[in-house]
Amino acid sequence: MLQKRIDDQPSISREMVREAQEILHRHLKRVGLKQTAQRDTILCTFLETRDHLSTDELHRLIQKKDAGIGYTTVYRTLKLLAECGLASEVEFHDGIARYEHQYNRRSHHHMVCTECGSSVEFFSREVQQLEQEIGRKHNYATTRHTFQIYGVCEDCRKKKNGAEC
Amino acid sequence: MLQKRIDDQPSISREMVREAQEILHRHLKRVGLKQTAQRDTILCTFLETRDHLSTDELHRLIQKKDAGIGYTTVYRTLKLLAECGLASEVEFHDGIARYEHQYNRRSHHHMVCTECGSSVEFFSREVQQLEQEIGRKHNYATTRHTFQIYGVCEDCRKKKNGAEC
DNA sequence: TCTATTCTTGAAAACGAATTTCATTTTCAA
DNA sequence: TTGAAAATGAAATTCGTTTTCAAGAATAGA
Repeated sequence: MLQKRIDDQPSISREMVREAQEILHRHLKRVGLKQTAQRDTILCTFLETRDHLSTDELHRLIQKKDAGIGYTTVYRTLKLLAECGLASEVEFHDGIARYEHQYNRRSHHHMVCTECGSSVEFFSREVQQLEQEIGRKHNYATTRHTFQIYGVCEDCRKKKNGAEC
Repeated sequence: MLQKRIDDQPSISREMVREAQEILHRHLKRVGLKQTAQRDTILCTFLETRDHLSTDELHRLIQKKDAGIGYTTVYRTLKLLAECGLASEVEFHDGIARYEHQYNRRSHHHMVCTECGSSVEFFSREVQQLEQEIGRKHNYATTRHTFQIYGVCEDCRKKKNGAEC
């Protein structure tokens, strides 16, 4: 599936991985959990990705590195990563939970093609401001927001038109 | 669950119900389906509501009017209503599909309290414009968007602070 | 180092909402 | 009125998510 990404970094550096690992380890210590090889493997594999992965997709990737790591562990580790801010859930409203790593990337949103499922990322300062503004107005302490645009991409429109002629 | 709504109309009028019914009937004819008492009952009950209802919640309401109408029929009718624009899905990301009727109401968005689940509606012209703008920029024919803000409402913050002291 | 305690793991089971199946009933056009 | 097509609703199925549980590590204290 095509996924256009605009990156602040061409690829994740070794230092970033180390830094992320430290964040995870600190978080584990804080909540009284243990540091394990599986958790590190999952974090590293996750950081190497560039997409919006479902638990299942990440599990498949990890299986290539270490076939012994089970789905449940990936599932649980993704939750841990989300807890300490290393992963964040992306919601495409197709009933599947997806995660992406926010490492060194600006906050962004997605526009999803409802035909082929491909997505484009975009940035919008306005949306961030809107969250603040609306929250203040109604006395909510806002924590986050979701914003997705749905439509049909250029390729799919071309294919459709071709089929109809 | 508290749900603050800003309405264009104090309540749905008889004419509106009739109009909605006509829209449904026309839609049924168009797609070769039949008009039934159940579908009319479901539509009417749905129009009387003022909230964001799950299939289950609407089913319960309908049971009070006609205990013979099953969950499946409500489920299927809601899909029909969505097809002809009488209902639209609201996504609060809690794994439950909710619908609201858009009858005579301006396009709006929701801010949801992550503690108690209550919601506030708000309007924002900017978000509509943003959909157009971003679509044009990346050559998507946009059809819709979702935008929700999550946070903690005033009441829940008060309760929380009280508990901690 | 040994040991007790706690946490981790992953397979399997449970869960829950959405969706489909199917036998029966109802609608509607001829 | 009648028969083909659609509707109905209870039950079953699906499918991603989440929990359970028994066995296997990690860690702190003796």
